Amino acid sequence: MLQAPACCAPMVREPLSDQDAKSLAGVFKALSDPVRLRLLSLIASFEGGEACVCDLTGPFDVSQPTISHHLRVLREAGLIEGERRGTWVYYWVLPDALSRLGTLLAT
Amino acid sequence: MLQAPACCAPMVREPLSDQDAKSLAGVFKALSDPVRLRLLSLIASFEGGEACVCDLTGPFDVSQPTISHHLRVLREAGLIEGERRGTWVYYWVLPDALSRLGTLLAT
DNA sequence: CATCTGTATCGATGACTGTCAACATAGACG
DNA sequence: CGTCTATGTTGACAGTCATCGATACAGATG
Repeated sequence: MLQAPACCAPMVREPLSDQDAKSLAGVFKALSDPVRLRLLSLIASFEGGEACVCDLTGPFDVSQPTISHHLRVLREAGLIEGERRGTWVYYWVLPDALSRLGTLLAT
Repeated sequence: MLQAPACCAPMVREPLSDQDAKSLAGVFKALSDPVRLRLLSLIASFEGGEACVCDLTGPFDVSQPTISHHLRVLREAGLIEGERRGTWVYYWVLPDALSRLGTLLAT
């Protein structure tokens, strides 16, 4: 369920299409939770730009399944990607997704 | 219930504080609905940068109370402002709020 | 004042979401 | 194979949200 590109031009320039609004809203919904925002920020701030789940469960007051759930939401929104390497699963941020949002919000 | 500034530095640089994450999540939640995104975009695209509610109810398939509700959410998130002028109520986008978000998402 | 139009609020309802405990799966290592 | 650790999935539950119809409020106009 990868989110659409949520395209290009600043949304204050011309009215968003219905489809763009819908896919964009999906991405913003993924960003609308404090835990997910901190996860995203934490992953991006890690050295090498990636972190394993074991690094991500400690800083939060929620259970490991909840972290796993939030990581899945971020992944399905196209904001992060992850893969298993041996014992651990690593996640990293997809910078293009963030910068596209930045462009869209630009005034 | 004006949202906090949701400050300054790109969130991929250093981990968000718990408080910043919470207030930021509130703003993104306001953006996480297709109708609200289109409202925001529509208001900003209007000539003069403002629109009265009567301009905003037509383009949507939802009732007038629902539009009113969404406008309130956007206003409480600090994304738009509005005032009554005689018969009609006009709303406009607060550009700083959007550009701050843009900065925060920058990579 | 009476009425009409534009906008906001209220109360209800169905859908969605964040969270957890319990369980399942995957790889490592003996 | 058996077991241990790391991570994901499932099912349930409480809280939140988008939406509507009904109603209230505000200003204009007769």
